[in-house]
Amino acid sequence: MYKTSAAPAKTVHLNCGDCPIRHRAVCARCEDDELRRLEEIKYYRSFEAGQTVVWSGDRMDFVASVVSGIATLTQTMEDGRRQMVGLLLPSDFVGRPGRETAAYDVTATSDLVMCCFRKKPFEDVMLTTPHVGQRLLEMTLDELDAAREWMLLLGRKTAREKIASLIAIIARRDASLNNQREAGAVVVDLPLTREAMSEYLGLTLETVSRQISALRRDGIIEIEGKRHITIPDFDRLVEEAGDDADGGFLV
Amino acid sequence: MYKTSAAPAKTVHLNCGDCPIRHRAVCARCEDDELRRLEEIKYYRSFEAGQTVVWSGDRMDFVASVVSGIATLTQTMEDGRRQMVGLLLPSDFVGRPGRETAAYDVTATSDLVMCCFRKKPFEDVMLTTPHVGQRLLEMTLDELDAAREWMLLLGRKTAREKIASLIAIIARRDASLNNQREAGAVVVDLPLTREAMSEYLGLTLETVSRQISALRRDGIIEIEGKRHITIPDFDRLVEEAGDDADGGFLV
DNA sequence: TACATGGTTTGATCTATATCAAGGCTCGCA
DNA sequence: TGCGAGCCTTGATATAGATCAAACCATGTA
Repeated sequence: MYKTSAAPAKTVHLNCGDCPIRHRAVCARCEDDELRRLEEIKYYRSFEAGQTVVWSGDRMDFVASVVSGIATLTQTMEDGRRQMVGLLLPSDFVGRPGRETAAYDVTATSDLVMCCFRKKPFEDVMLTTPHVGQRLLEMTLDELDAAREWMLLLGRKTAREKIASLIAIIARRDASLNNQREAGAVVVDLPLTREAMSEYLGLTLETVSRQISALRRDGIIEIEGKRHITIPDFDRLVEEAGDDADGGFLV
Repeated sequence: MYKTSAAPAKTVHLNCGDCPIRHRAVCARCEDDELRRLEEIKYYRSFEAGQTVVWSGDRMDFVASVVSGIATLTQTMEDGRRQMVGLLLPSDFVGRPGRETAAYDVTATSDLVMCCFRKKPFEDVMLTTPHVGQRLLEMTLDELDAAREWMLLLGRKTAREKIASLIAIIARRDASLNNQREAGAVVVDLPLTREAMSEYLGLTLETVSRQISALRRDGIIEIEGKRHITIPDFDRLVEEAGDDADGGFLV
């Protein structure tokens, strides 16, 4: 049972031509007739910021791709400690063919629109159109790489490095979507609260706040309001992140 | 270039009937003629404990499955901090179709035999036999789940919980292979040095040692020598691990 | 206009784990 | 039989980040 009610589906991106599904997800290389089969089984759901899409352990009878907004996957321990294990930006994919129940809480962090496919028919499409499975394998391998990057961050980076890493990660994803820049500087709007950042990074929210302040004091970032960040020198930020230089370059 | 020399291939498991490949990896559901195609392109390599299989960034022109022994994937930061991001036990798979170079250091932690497939022909097999791709997708999704479990461990668990978790993880994998038990107690031989454990857990080796001693003092585990561990009450260990109860049960 | 709320910042203090340092055990080898 | 190399344990101390606590700020609302 879903513990949230689905908001009525908006009709944005109803044409798969605009839909991120086409760009990254399941039908990147599909022929038109394959696309048509996906068209037939897809539908949209939207959620308000803060709503839960599925609870861990609940039945999840669809797979989906994020159209707009942000969602997170998190794990919770019995005593309430929480760790984010997935951050879903537009074009990212959730759900596992062949699994009945959700393994993680899926939460809309902002207003969210997802393009869903009922699982059973989706699996049928996968069986008959190898492209879809191939694309899904590629995407899953990418996610696995990202998860391993994330493990390095969680296991070995300092709080300051963690924050710098997160800002760099979001800036890179953001840039590839929107390409917001101003006179060489990179501009990002953090799509996460301090608390969500702390769940991403395995820190407390106080530490997140302090380290953001520290990066600002040191001139690595500039902040307007709470969320709007300017990065005057992206390479400097990457240095602070402790990253092995070219771990996914910007621009 | 490989910085290690390959040991001459042993002829164990030359028949795919015995090979873990058949059990878990690429040909679980393959027809005989598909199996034959894999047979033709497979070869074995062995490594001594401590040898590096591939260095991160080096060319890697094969994918492989572990036949016997243990290998690890690790990431290293410029200043030498290391984080393990993959632990490969028999039947696990390494390598990414469609990628030229290794993303991580792959190291033999014990004497190791791998069943390798040259990448190009393997990719050809994948294109023509959907079973192989499907199986690989399943395995990759399993690995992604494991990585996310690991992220919770790295981000939120205490040192004691981390150690308990690792012992439980190894015991479960081990049990499914060997089923070593003595009068209800579970028996494991740790396949890792304290240092390797610390790289798995995001701790120092001193903390690993101290926490193992603490678990012994508290009667959660019994130790003979350095590596041989008896777990009198597995449920108690799982409690110490802070795991959400049934996260993959033993037996 | 006051006042409650949610997200955020900052300060003071505490503590789990890292760091530095020494010594122990085991095995192979001279 | 002694010695060195790896691996492991234990102790003393330092510190990064957690925890506890207070206050700030913007927004919505009574």
